[in-house]
Amino acid sequence: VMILRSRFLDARRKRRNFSKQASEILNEYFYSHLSNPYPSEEAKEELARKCGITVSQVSNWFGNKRIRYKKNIGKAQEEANLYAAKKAAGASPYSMGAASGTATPMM
Amino acid sequence: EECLGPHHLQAHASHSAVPTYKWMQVKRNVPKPTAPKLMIPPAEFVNQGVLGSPQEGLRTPTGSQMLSNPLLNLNNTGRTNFTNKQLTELEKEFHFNKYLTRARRIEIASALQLNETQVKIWFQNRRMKQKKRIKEGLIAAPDVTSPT
DNA sequence: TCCCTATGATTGATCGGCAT
DNA sequence: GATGCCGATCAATCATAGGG
Repeated sequence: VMILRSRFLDARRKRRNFSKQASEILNEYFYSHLSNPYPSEEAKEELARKCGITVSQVSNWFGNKRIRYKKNIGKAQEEANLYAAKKAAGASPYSMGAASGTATPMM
Repeated sequence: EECLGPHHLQAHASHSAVPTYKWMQVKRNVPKPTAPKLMIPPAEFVNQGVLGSPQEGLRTPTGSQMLSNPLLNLNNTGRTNFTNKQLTELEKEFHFNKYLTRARRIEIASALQLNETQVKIWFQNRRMKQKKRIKEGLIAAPDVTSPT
């Protein structure tokens, strides 16, 4: 009881979900770079600014996203197609080509 | 960046879309699944004295099951669950020295019943954590005795 | 309110690269 | 050639937020 993990120093307990808009920006980047979803330090800073979060949070987000995507490619693919469609439809209220120019997904 | 490096996008393109890229197949050599069911030899073998017995308060995360190795407190995945005692001592040492000498590392490892590698890795991770915190301005103490 | 899934953060350990 | 450190990442887990 007394030794119960020093759970009183974990920032995890005060977690807050990112805004819907921030998640949208991150997902758009992720799926538009699905061949290599590893943003550079500069790209992370750019995303952090646009999302209003810290670079570390961006790193955490991508780390979690990559692992969870792998753990369930089936479901993740649906989301991938969703974003692919959005992109094709030009429905991108957020994402702007500022991070790495016109980010080229693949060859 | 971009897609120039060794990122052979050897996509498996199945039906609709969303191919499988290299990063999706990356597998890491995760530690041993379960601890090597080791017997419990001489009981009182766990006490070098310097820092007391490390396995005092087991940090059982989900309060799952116990350990099987008297020296390594591993969980099912093979990842070591450091005890609060061990973490406390490591933090104390870190506060004193950010880097360990071979000799000191051996002392710590022995006293806390950890491998030299585990102690080494802990310090490396701890230094990175420190750097990250400073970067985010959550702490101060750059402490570089050499002003402008 | 209870239950279950989604998700951000933490952390022991691994990977590639570089220095000694 | 071996060993330590760094920076990034992985992988499992924790603890809470959110939806039904």
